[in-house]
Amino acid sequence: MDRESDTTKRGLLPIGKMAKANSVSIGTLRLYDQLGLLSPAYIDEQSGYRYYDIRQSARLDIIRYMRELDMTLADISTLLEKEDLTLIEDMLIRKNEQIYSQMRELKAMQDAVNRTIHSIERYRISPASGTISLEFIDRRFILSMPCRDNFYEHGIVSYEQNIHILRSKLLEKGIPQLLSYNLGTSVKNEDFTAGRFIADQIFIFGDKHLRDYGENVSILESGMYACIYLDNFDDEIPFAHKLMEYCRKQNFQMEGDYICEEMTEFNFFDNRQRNMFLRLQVQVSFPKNNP
Amino acid sequence: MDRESDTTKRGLLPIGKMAKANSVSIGTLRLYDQLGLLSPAYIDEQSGYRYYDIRQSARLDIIRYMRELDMTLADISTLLEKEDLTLIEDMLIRKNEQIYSQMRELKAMQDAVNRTIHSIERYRISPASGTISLEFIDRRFILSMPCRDNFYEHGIVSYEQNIHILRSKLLEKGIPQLLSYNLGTSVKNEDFTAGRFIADQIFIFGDKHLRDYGENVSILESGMYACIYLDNFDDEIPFAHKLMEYCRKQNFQMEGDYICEEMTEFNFFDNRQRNMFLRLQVQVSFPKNNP
DNA sequence: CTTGACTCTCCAGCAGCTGCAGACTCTATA
DNA sequence: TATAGAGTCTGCAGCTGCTGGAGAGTCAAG
Repeated sequence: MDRESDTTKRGLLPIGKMAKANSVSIGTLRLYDQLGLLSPAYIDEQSGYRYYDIRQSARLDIIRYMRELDMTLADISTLLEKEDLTLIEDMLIRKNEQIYSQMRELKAMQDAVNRTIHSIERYRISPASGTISLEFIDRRFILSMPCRDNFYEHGIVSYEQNIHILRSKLLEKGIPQLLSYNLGTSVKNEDFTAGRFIADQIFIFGDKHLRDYGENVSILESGMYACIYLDNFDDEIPFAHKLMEYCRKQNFQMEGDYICEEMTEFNFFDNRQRNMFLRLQVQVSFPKNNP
Repeated sequence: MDRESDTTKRGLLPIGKMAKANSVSIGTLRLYDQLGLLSPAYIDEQSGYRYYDIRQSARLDIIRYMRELDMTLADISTLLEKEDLTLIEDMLIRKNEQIYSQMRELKAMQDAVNRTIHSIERYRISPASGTISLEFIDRRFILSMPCRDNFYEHGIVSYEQNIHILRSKLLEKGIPQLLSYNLGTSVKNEDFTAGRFIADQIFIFGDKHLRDYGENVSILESGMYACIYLDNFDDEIPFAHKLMEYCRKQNFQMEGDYICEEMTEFNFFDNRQRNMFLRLQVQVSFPKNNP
């Protein structure tokens, strides 16, 4: 009995050859058989050996193609069972849309990565804590939310809660990458100048693309800012007082709201505390000497 | 003993609160603890309850951020252990490149999907088997390879082998989506006109973008082609003879090589055979009547 | 002191494979 | 025709990053 010539004469391939011919693993072929996705053309009852018809490569092509489109084997299975070209076309059209949104996501990811890289660079050149400067800052876009409660009074827990709420709102808008955006908080000008630390707004800084995210986006116009740098959240208030003092001594007029900008925040290493590099700032103008 | 006030006084959160505050599942937090990625600030020895410091949210942010960049927990873990900002920056730069190539892949996928959709449309309006026509066909780009052996003589197995070799070559060049390209084969003009079916080249059809893939790309110039449609690979030779006959009767001069174009190939349904819609074709010219 | 909400550990499951162990089976050569 | 060496079989475990469940213990409020 020439069972072996039987199969070879008919041009059937054992599983290994079939696998090689299609650049697929043997395990994969066995799995597909098990799931009924691609049954061998012939199975030897004695040995249980699987033999494939080379023409089954075509079916395998499709399965691999659909897999490359990230479909599940279950979906592929039902689609192939239905035997309806229209369904397949529908699937492809849906796939197309899905790929679009994946590309958008990828783009967003890339932006996020670039922002983080940029933050690290900026961290590298950050001035020493306590440095005071007068800087021109270009216009910025912020996406803001009123603070729920005054974290200056209620402490870090309250601050984190505010962050959490902001994050949820951003998530709804499809901005999940909080880490890669710079956070900021503000105190109203009248409160600040009176020495009252009452948190007003909490927000993220972004570029012009932020405008795509609707109504809560506003603009901080460009201008001269008095700034002080520090690296610890706990020191904010004393440093803010230093800033105020500086403005008064220099006879600067504090114009806008007080802003605490979290320029970087890397907690790669210390898992207890937010490691920050902050820039406290307030826009100033320079009153002419009595004319 | 006021153990419970102990934890709350220190501002520690039980796992559920921590999970909610960060929009993460409890299970995830437990997993991170287990892997040493984020250990609770305090664990009650009696009860085993985990208590987190709200400030640990920062560390969690990073982990989630890196996860969104599709890093494995193991990679994140080693990166965080190293405590080296430069390594993190390197990682981000690599990530950036990776995202680029993912975008390219996605684009290729989309092209593939569109080509397949287009094929289905074309299949819908395909003429009946046996239809003969004279058509103007615009210039086409092909990426070709000489046939290893003559599948007209050695049959389907040899044909599939040729496909396999072509596929491997395409794969090297980064064109994995064979299914979505149209396949074609050619017979040299002198062989064809003499009635000898000797496979010459095997190739895929593409558009101008194919040129990006190097030296094996050539152009089929636009022109008038005599064509015959059919839907079964096995009928190729008799149909090709019909085509030849037609050209002779019409007194057309067969100019270029004979081409068998696999316009569509859907094996969604029959797992034994390639279901095809073929267009056999040869470029023709029209000799003037004796002047 | 009870009730109901939390939390603990441990285990199973997901998808699409890969890789093992231990037992057969094929094929080519001696 | 014996045998070596390659190929194949089944069945199970493992991978990743979670999710969900069972059964037991714990916490906070009334």
